[in-house]
Amino acid sequence: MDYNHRSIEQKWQQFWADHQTFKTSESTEKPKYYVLDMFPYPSGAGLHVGHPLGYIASDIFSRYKRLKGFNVLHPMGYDSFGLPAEQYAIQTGQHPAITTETNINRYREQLDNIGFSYDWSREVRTSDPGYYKWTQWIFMRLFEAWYNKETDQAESVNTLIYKFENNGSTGVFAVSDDDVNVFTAEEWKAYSEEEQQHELLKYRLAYLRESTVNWCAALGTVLANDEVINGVSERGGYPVEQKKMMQWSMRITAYADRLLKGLDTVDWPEPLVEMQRNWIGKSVGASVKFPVPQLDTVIEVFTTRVDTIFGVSFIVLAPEHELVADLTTDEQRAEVESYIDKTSKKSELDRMADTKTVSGAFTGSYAKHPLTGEDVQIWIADYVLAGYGTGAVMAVPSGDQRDYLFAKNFGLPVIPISDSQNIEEAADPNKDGRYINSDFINGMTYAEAVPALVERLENLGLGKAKVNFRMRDAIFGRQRYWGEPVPVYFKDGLPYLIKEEELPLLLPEVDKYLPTESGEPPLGRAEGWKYQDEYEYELSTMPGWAGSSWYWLRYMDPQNDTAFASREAVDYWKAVDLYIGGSEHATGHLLYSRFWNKFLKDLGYHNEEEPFKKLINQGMIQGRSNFVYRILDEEGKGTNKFVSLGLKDQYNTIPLHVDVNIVHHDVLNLDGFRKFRPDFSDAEFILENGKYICGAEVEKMSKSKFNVVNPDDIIRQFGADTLRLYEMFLGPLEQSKPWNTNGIEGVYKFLRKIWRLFHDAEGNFVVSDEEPTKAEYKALHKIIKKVEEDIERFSFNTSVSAFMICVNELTD
RNA sequence: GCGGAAGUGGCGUAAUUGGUAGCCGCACCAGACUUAGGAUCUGGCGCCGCAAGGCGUGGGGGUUCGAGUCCCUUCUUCCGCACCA
Repeated sequence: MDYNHRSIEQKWQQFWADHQTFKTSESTEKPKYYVLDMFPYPSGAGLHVGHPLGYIASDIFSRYKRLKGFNVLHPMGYDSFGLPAEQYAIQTGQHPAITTETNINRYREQLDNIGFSYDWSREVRTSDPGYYKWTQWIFMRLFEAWYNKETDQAESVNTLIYKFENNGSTGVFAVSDDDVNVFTAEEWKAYSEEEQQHELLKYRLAYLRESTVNWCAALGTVLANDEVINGVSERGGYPVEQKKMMQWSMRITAYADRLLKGLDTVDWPEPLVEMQRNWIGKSVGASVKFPVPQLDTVIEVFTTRVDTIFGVSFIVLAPEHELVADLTTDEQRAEVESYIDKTSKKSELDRMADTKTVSGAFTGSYAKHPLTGEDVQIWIADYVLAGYGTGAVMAVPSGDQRDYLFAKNFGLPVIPISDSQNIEEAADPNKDGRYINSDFINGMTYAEAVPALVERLENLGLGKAKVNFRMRDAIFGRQRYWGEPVPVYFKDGLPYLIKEEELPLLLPEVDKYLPTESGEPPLGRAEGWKYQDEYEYELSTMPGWAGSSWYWLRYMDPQNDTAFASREAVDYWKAVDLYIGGSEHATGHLLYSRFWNKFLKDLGYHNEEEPFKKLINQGMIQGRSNFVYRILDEEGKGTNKFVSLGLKDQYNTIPLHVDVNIVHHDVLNLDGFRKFRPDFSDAEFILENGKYICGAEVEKMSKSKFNVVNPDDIIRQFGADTLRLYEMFLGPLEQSKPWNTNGIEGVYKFLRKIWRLFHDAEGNFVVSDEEPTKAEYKALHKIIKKVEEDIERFSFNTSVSAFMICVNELTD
């Protein structure tokens, strides 16, 4: 008898299931602790050995916290709406719900094998109507809310309507579209229902507006910016074009400041915090208007250096700027159009590679400098981005290097504006000196000049202090089937919410999962799907991140049918104490979740400003591919011979991926190879030292590279405890590293050694009642201290090593 | 270009506070046992050198009694952002 991982693990997993060992309740005197994993999308490929890395760490921590006397909430669920299931449905006609169910069952089986201590009675699935009822409910709250800047929080639109009815639009400080109307209370009351609703839409946190979207014709859907990579869709790599469309959006920009401030209060990895800061991209400056008399309009620019305004020698617009066509004079038209044409053909990659080339075109028109009244040339250039700020900049060649190069290249004036500037060779952006050539700010310092200028501009009505954010509102609609229906119908072209008691608005059946012939989303195919048999429902569905933006709250009270979670549950569990997941969600899920969390707090549904107190990014586990080297003949054709790694340079060879599961310590199992590739069943091998040595390379873990290692296989051979221990032993949790099954024996041997410490030769459990020796006590307490310290600082790898040393000492 | 992380034996790594660099594991080498095995146990294992000894944490410089750790500089790799006005 020896260490039998199979019977041990089966026994205890059964015991946990029978006794509901990990079921959690709120009725306890113990302090609470909430440990959360980022729930997976149940893909058809199942789990590979990289997926559970973070789950193992969080499971260890959960068990540790329970032993420390905490009431630990440690749940798991599935982010089960998503494109792959829909793609599969399009290809096979299989309903995505069925595929999803199958995949979830497979995931569950694999997760169970690993022996996690989840409270499965709290499982959630975002595609479950009982769950998405509340996703829709939150959407309704967002639709019915506006952001009041005075109170710095979201409020019901009723408070806004009240203001409109009593004082009109004066005194309303809201985060909203810039083109809101100005009206009195009387005017408001005189508005038609349609006009009122139209105006309110400009304030709602979930709102409809025409936006330029990333339209992917091949997928028949709109993609978020973060789902488009180098001009093609992240999934599938299909081309993506810019298209104007009525779209649901989320006014996340209302929360920009609070999202930024909150980052100082959370215990998150610094790189992640930095990424969110960059994404939000706050810059403090001023907006300045340059009048264009001949068009009776103004060009608005945003600048962080309003102090340099007297150094402005020209204005640059993005080629896509809406005024470009009107500004272009007939003489310049050909040049401008050809430049726009050239820009639009440039791929993002080209623009990246081309940061040094200066290019642009003069529109032929002039704007008036707001303070000097002088004429300023208006140019277009692709270094100005349509999507940032106003899509226009005031160019100050003496203070900005890109403007400097542009001016030198096109022979435009460079005006020094400070007595401390050196602009012989390059622009000098320093703020240290005193201003020159700058009218009424001459002689002032930077600190004196900025308020003086802002005041002057405000008095002229040509500028104001402004904070600009890089972050834009999030587009919320998707032209897809497999997502939450938006609980909205249309009457006279305006959106209205369905009644709360009509939730959930169930996803209707359709004959096909493709867009309709007229280009409507798949929901347009649902027969007789009309609100009160009369009004069109919204046909787009919610994006993937909708369901995942509040799921940690649902775990607190997952079966509740009258609220997303009961007040008691929410007040008890509060926020997630430890959240473990990948850093790829830095600017998606983690930002949207913080947004929804703050919103629900504003409406008084809970008291937590931040949802995730502490966060850890586990590293990604890459694959380690193995290669065999096929010898080529003189014509470069593959032969039937394969040469071992060390001898391959003597031949002309081509590397072929070989299944890592038939390679052991880089030595190829020849019989295994013949079975793996029956087409090479009569292959010949040139060996070194009697072995065929494979080459190895680190790549993404994927089926096509034959480097996928399935946890089930490892567990069958070595057991879940070995797998868990080995994943932790592999290196620091946060670090990315390739999976390499070589070395797992060391961990397995260690577990066997422990087992043998407490079992006799027949396999009977034997412990003695003898008083332990001093040395034994010392080893015991040393390891208790060490393991505790290591777990507290998430240094699991050193913890495993320490345990091995301890056991070595005891067996010596 | 900007921001971040990281470079330590053949490999994964350790060194928690500036204090014996390389713990633990893999691989490898030698030995024991032997029903010859991809089992188990014992010992060795940074590099050069027979040794004494010397060198050694990407390179160069510095602070310090003392540097893998701190500072400057430089190179490389990975991640994030993309001309941010």
